[in-house]
Amino acid sequence: MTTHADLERRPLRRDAARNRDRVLAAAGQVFDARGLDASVADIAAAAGVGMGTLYRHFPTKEALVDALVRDVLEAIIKMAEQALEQPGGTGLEHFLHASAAYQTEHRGCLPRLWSSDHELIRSARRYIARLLTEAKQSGRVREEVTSTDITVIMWSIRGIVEATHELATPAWQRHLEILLAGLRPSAARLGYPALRQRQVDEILSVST
Amino acid sequence: MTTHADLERRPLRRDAARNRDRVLAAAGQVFDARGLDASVADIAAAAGVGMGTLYRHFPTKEALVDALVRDVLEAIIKMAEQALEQPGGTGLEHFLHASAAYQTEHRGCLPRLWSSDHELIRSARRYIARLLTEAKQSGRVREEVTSTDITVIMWSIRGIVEATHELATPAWQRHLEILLAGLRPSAARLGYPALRQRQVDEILSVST
Amino acid sequence: MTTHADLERRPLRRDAARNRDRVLAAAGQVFDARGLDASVADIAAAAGVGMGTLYRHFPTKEALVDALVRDVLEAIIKMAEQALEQPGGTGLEHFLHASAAYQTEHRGCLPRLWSSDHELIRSARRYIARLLTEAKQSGRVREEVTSTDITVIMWSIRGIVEATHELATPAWQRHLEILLAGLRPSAARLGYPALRQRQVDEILSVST
Amino acid sequence: MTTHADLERRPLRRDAARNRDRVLAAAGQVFDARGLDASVADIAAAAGVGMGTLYRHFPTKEALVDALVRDVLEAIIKMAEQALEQPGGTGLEHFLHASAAYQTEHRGCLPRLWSSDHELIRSARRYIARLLTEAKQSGRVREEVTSTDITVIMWSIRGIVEATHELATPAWQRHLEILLAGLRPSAARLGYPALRQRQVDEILSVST
DNA sequence: GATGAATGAGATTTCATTCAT
DNA sequence: AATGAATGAAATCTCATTCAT
Repeated sequence: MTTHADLERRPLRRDAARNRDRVLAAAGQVFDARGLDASVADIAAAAGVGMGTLYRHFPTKEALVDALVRDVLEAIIKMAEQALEQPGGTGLEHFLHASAAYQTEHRGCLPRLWSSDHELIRSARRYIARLLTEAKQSGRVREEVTSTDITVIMWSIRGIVEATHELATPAWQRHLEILLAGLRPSAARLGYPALRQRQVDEILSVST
Repeated sequence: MTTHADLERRPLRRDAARNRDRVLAAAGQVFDARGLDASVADIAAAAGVGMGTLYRHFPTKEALVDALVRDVLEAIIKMAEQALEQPGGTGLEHFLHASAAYQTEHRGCLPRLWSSDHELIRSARRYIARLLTEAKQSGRVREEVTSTDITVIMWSIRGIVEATHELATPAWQRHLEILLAGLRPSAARLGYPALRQRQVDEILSVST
Repeated sequence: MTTHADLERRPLRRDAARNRDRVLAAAGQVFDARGLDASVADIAAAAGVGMGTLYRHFPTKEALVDALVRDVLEAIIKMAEQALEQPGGTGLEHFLHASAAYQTEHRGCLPRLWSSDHELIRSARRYIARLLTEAKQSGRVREEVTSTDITVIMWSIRGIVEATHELATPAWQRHLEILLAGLRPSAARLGYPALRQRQVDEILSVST
Repeated sequence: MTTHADLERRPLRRDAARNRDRVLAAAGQVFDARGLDASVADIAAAAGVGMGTLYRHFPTKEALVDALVRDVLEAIIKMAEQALEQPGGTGLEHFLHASAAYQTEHRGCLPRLWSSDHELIRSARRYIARLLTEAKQSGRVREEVTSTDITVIMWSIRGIVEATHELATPAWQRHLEILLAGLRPSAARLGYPALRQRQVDEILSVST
């Protein structure tokens, strides 16, 4: 019999799990192709399941998008983790490249990527702070750069990815190089202050 | 009956022109506040005109958005024009700041800003090319930078503006400083090639 | 031009008013025939209008039912008003018969009749109190009867109307006679206290 | 007690019977709390069984409601049976009170109480007829009252119970007193004829 | 020319019922 | 026999667009 405790986080039955994954994959593809305005019915059809199945797993269209966002964020966190193993303080650079590349593969949910799921974003932030510290210690990034500067860089990449997803040649690579050049130690100090972390939090908590 | 040819030529009656402007202003405000999903009816109400009037001036919701985009692009072109008068090759920098600032004021149509209206964009490009040339001649930007790099920069700014429009302190200012620092002459060459102009055109012609 | 003041309660255009009435009439018929679970689409079809038209007039299915309830309550109030003109303290009896008869003609919304629209119900109550006073003064109803007793009588009639609407012969007429006999002056006092007005209000304010 | 199970012939296994009872109890509670529109899934969850189990015992949501109605009717019959033991012809009055009280405890299925299950209702009628006869013989109820009058009274009580179930003080007690007063012997004869038994049967056979 | 009511095709979401595990 | 995931047909409601007034 089913005790109540089981209900909290029961592992999905195998077929149910397969359907959940199918729906998520279909949603990714459909959103990539037609944007977030694509209809839920189309996603269900693409996944080869009924509407009811989709809604059993994701009680809301929003929940479906959130799940995609969560997947992307988790992948990004994993990239940050792996980037920490890069030698010579190059982890940050590797991370920015890798996460931008990943976003081009999952651009469907980008419009919501930075406006939800605070928990994971906070988790990512800790890795980024460490990557930044190492980059500074290795002299690859100037001291005055803050981790909010990196956050803003990630926000900025979305615009490029969305504008250029049709191109074979990724446009963000060169752009990132310019940015990194701008982060290198330099005699010229930055004139404007960095965002304070609190301001970033504020933005994320007032998600659209 | 009004033939289509007439519309091209005949100037709008004064009250008609006023209505057109009202609708456009209302659309700007409503899209700024509630995003492009805001309903046409809300815009008509905000403008204080009937739906019929709105549709007389803009035969489609899309047409309305295009008109807003056009306004922004025209404003950007004007800024580029004025930036040419800046001394010492600083025009490009002034222009980027000014256009970013302007976008925060008109963020409603940003999602479509770079995916339509090729004509004006091409016009803007010519100014930007001249601004870039001057910046290079003054030694403020390194030689290898192309005008497609500037295009990409403008794309990138959208992400920041959309993520941070709620903040009093603009986040793009410092970001732009970092970018400009990255554009300055430097011993380290960029590794990735710039987008070719043809690639940019390709993107713009396949508007969403 | 339309000033804002006009918007408050602009009279409907003639065709719009006709459509509103059609929808209301169709809703009455459909609910009468198939109960409140009948679909809004069926009502729109029965009214010969599109869904959008229906929803322009009644932004919610609930609003549609409320409008029907309101109509019934207004009719009931009018009956109470007219009953005051009956001579010899018989107004209350006439009113109870008339309102029961009217309910059988509009049984579609009965399930919600006594669970909404407090304003009109309060208004009805004032007339009922006067009818009761007159009935007592004429010796047709015993002194200890309160107007909440009459309220409860009206609640009770719903069950009969709903159970017997298919019959040609109304069943509530004889039942009402028995009730009225029970209200006549008598040596035997009632043992249970009447509901207090506050309790009735409580019920109406916690509408389903 | 499950007389219904016998119909199939084979007695239910003990655990199956327990599940059936659980479902029925859960249905009662859920319908009481949220009305007949509550979902079958909620009932299954409240019962702690799967949907399949629920549907094994009750092939339809309707069948579930019917079973609840049947339980109530059986309880009412039992009350009638016991009321026959009351002295002095007071059985009818005791019965009406008791059955009204019981209905307030099981109001979930009231909307269907008098529109199904002819068999049990006919059985109840026989007891009621005897209660009525005794009441008349004791002079507590006037001769002209018929058992269909009592049926109508029971229908009428539903409206009160449904309107007042939130109140601590039951409202139907005083109402029943008024009704009983109306049934007492009196010089004034009733003007309208009672429903004929055939009419009542007609209603019950055309269940919604 | 202006108005805003009407349209009706979807969009999201729910739920009674079935069926694979 | 029991479970609960899957189904898919509604149901309610929205909104870009048209058209009668």
